[in-house]
Amino acid sequence: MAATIPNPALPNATVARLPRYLRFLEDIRSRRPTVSSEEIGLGTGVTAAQVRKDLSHLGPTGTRGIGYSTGLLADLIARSLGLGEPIGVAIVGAGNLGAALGNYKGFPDRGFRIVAMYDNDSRRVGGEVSGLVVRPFEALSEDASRYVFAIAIIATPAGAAQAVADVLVASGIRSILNFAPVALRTGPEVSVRQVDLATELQILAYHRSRIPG
Amino acid sequence: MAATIPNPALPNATVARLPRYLRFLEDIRSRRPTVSSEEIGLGTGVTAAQVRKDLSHLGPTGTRGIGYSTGLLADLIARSLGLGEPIGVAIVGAGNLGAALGNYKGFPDRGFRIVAMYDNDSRRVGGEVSGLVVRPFEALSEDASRYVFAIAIIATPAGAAQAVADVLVASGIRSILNFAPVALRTGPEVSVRQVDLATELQILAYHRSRIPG
DNA sequence: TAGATTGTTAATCGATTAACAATC
DNA sequence: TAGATTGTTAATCGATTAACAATC
Repeated sequence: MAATIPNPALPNATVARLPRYLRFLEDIRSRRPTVSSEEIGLGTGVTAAQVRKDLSHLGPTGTRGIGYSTGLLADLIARSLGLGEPIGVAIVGAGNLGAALGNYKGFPDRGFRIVAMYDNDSRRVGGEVSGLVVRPFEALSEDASRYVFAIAIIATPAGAAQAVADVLVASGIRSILNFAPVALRTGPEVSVRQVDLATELQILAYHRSRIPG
Repeated sequence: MAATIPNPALPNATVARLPRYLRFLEDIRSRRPTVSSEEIGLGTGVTAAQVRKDLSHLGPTGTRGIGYSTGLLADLIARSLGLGEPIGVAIVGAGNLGAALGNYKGFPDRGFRIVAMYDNDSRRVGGEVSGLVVRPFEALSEDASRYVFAIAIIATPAGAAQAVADVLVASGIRSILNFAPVALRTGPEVSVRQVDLATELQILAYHRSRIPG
């Protein structure tokens, strides 16, 4: 086998947009054999120039005068994002939000499979969410070898999130999606994405407050 | 009354961080009369220089040698974000995600009040979520004057989101938080924030795929 | 005064945009 | 060939960082 040249890192802003392109491409895949950067832009809310610039980081992907092969491009983006076999995900916190995420229809189609749910509240442990029995959080560390999950979602109250993150990292998890509104402290080897729902509304509130009238 | 000078627009990146600072400040407010940019940075995962730069856009807010008054700064940020009276929010889509958002404990504390929920599915209409009766989506336009909501959350399947957005905009809503994984097309007078849960996981997948070993 | 910490400046960095030569 | 559309370049823009004078 030939020596593989490691792909250069993609710009962060590009990485953040590739999933959107991918979703759009999968959506139109069966209807459209090729698609132009302008159409991708229209479908994803990005300028055509931006789309081409982003895709140029993946190598030559289109054909001048024609556009991009929808299927080939979708596959290339999926590969670039590290999506292949479904990736196992554990959810910590089986309250309203955790349960909603466990039932979320958008994950399976897009490369993820919820394989375990955890909670500390004895009223929730043993309950069922989307076909999974909620397990006690203490079991997570040991489970991490049996249930294979590479990503964990924290859907606990803010006060519990850091302790949960510490256990996750100690259990070998290197990717965390955090819904608790606190900054997690983790080492540089851990990727953390933060989604703060109230923050999103507050950003909207700011723009609203600046509208004249 | 003196003529008011309109505040200059804040940089987008600053606006996105102010809610985090605000949350942290409210958290420590009762314990700490003053706080330094370094402590704010530690508590929110931002560098101290970045914190100072962000706060400098709000005017002179601290005292050299001392730091910032926790309470005054929190109040100033809240005001800068346009948070005063609780802001009414309507949720469209009363499925798992919509219901979880309706029950989300993090909204009331941070300036928002869910005032109405809508769905198109007759099995959900009439049901109750967090003390609110789910109303038919057709009623929204007329409701918009009675129930006062300035922000709408779209928690419908992707296929319905654009039509929902169109009705919202026609009803006078200018701020939309969209959980459906599609780019909404709206005029420039409408602020849209997009939260795509599967996208977040895909970004984590990318970083994970680049870790050696 | 000495120590602490802000507010601001200048330098750097990364992202976006616009234009267009290359080429299907 | 003419028209379409990519891939790339250079210019611009906005955000971050580091350093430090101001000042409590």
